[in-house]
Amino acid sequence: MTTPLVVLNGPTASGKSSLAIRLCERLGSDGRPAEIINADSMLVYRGMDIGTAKPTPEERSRIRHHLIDIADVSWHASVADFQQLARAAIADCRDRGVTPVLVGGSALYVHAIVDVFEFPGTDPDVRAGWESRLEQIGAHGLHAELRAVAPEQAQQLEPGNGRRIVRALEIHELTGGVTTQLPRWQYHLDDVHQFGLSLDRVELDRRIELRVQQMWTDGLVDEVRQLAAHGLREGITASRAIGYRQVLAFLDGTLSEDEARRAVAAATRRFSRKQASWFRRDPRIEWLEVIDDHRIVDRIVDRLC
RNA sequence: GGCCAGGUAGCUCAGUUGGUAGUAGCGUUCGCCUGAAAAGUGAAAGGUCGCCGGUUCGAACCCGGCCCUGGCCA
Repeated sequence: MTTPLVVLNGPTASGKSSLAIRLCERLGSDGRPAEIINADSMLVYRGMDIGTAKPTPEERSRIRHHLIDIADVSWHASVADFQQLARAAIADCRDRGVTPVLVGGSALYVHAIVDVFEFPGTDPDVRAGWESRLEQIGAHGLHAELRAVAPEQAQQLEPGNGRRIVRALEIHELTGGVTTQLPRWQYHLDDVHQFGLSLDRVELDRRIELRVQQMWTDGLVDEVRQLAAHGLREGITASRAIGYRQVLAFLDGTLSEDEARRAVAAATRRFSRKQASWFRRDPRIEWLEVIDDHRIVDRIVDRLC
């Protein structure tokens, strides 16, 4: 008798985290509350607290959270690693009769965890080779090279998209094959129930603005300064996180503090649009309008029974 | 009140010896993307060129008047 897997998605600042905690408290059985599996790419990094709006220690003492604070900022997170870790955490919950609640805004991560989704492998040297090639000849040149060995693959990728072209060439060199297309919606895990939080854009933008200001008063700049002393700049993923990238630019003198703050808000807004466009492609998500958290929790609990 | 600069896309601006505007940047919208995904990438929409009149075959551009903004002088 396995427990259901509840998935809770939605854009930043939609209130996923706090709602998830209430939900876990309601979903408990035999005195064991449900547990949260993080599906946000940046929450894995230790020390990145303010800028990621990480659940507080108090919240984390109420409900157990998996996959938060598991890595140093210098670690290069990747979807494939995350898929394994998250699936293991879900299995662990289920073995103990606990309901796992997968919460996050990284749609690709969720997709990779929940669905049939296989990665062809990677090799740092091969990758590095193509990356330096990219620097030499540029994305369009590299696209032409891809076209020569794998025309159908090249057609799928925009010629300016250097990053994806590098990856395609890496896979081709390693396997002789090509990247498969993004898989269809086909569950790899059992008994999955997906929910999404939806929110009026004007309201979402307002929340984002408030959240960014709050981050500043909470000391985001100091947080970034400290992390910079511990290798944040070398963390290829972590240094690109919204909030951190812009504050680093401020610390380097590229932006004024005010410019940095506004850039963070703008980037967050853009990001929320992107999240929405990812999630709305998934037809299995049941959307719940954010009006009253209690009602949403009730609704989800109803659905599971 | 006088002088100067300026009023062109939501914002910042480019523009042509006059031929009904720009591959512009940012923003917006919509896509694409399997080991960086809070990343990377593509496309589209959007303008009575401050207002009124004049010159001209033709005015965003030249002329006159008016309105508005900023600066300097009084």
